[in-house]
Amino acid sequence: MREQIIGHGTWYDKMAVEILERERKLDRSLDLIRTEMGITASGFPHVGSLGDAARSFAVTLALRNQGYNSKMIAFSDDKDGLRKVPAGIPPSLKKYLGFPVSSIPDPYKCHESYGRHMSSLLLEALDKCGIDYQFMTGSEAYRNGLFNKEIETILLHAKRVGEIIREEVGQEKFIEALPYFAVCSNCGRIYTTKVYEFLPKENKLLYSCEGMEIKGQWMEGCGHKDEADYTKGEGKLSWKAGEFAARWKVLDIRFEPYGKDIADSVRVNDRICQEILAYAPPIHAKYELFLDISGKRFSKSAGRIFSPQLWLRYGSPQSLLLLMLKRFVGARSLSVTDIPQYMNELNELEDIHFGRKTISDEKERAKLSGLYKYCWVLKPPAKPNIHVPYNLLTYLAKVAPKDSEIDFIKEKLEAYGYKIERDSKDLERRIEYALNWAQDYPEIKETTTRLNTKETTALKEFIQTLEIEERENQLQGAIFNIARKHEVQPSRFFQILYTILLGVPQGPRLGPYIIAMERRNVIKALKRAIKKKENPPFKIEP
RNA sequence: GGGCCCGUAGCUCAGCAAGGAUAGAGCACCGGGCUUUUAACCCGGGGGUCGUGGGUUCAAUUCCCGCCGGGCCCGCCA
Repeated sequence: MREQIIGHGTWYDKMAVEILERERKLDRSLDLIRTEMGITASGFPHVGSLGDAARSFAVTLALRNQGYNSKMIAFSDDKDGLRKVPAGIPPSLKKYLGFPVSSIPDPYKCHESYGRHMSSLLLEALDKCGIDYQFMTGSEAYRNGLFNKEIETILLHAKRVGEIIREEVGQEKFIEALPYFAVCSNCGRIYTTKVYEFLPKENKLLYSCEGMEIKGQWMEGCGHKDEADYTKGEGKLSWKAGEFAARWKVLDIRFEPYGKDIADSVRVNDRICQEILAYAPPIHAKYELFLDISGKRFSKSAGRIFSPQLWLRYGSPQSLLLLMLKRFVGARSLSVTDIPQYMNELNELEDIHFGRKTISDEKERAKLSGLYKYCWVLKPPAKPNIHVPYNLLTYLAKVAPKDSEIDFIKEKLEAYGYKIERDSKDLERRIEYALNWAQDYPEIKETTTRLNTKETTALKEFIQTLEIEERENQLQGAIFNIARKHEVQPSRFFQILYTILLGVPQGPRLGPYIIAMERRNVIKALKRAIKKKENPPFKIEP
């Protein structure tokens, strides 16, 4: 009854088998099995954008693992028009609304176009994760005439395409309209044009730049009338009405995952692909979108971008892949504060992979070990790394004295009994993540450090002690004595000191810490706190 | 109007897509250890009708159907 474990025991291995079975049934060549992922080039990539790549690539890896040649194509939709200037981009870009993002200059001036800038942000993250891909762009593909035949077929069967769309999603528009957007030769916009006639013998489309409503806003056209040659990339297919289908056929794509927001378009394109282009569309896998912590969909333009880069500031590439690969179904709420959890979970998977932690069910063990391997793009390290809980590292990072953070943390870890390798690059990277975390997320819960008279007096006396006492143990003892002398609970007094010095009500043993911080710095901080005692001295963020 | 997701410990969630043993974790709580207090760390403990009603099965948190509650996506473009 129990089947054999397939590949590494994960969903991706099973998907690979399904693909192979289907392709055999379709009698197609298995020499090269392509998967695809799409890159949005019209805005900043969000962590979720990486999910498409991670999942598609995991299937590619699974196929390779089963002995087949497989490649992933990363296709940038840079022929799409700019619909909205994202937050964080100079508003001067407004003049390019409606332009293909590949023909808008890069506002950061480091790439050949706005679209290339955006897509490169995602590619950079893919590279860090060890994902390999073949990069293609819509603008080049159209310019090189890659889709010529398919554009023609779709336009010749535009009526049928329109009917499919109506049947699938109830939209009537394409019964009349041709599914092609021409770039206006006068004003440069792509969404303002309406194609009203197709001249197949000349490979041309006649259009007029009339304007269009995008996201509730009317985008005015320039009124220009002209003809567009679709073999020269003077426009593009409508995404929904066959662009995917054309791509799948031309690039011979066998697998492509998609987010549920484009589910309708994928369904329509599957039919166009099969019925109009006579090509069996790729197998799909639908995944849910990430939600932000409030339960709303992450918005790419709302200015609260949770980018892959942000994740990689606090967590390893492997932890990012874990986020993407551990579960395929289900919407997940996501917040930066989840990163430590994924870092810890990766430690646990590593323990399972290296047999340090036993899992009784072999299938389960294989699956978790497999997940670990996929997080390492099937190139896992030869031996496990040191596992320090992330929260311990952030705690140490928070209290580490400036300029000697890494040494301080290593010393503390040794004192806590961790057998660390002093020159471990992996450990240093983990410490870097934690330091970034500690710097950006102070987790200040205590805002009321308002001091009463007794507490202020005690604090002043402690400052005097600090000026003369340089032995850590004596300082430690002095805290108690001074607190009791002024009828302040020692625990309360410690709390005050921690809040002032660290922003949190607890911390490391104070005596040694004060010495490490240098007494004069501590004195300054305490004096400032006394001055500011009327107001809560610490902000709450974030 | 069409489609999807979620509901598991006080809280946040994992486990479900290859059904299988006493259902797990973190936080919180209680007790202990270590530390010249706090914190951290370690050990132990309590705590769950797996939303609900059916079905399939030797076996359901897991698969199927209904219902209740919360939320999302699509219905213009992409």
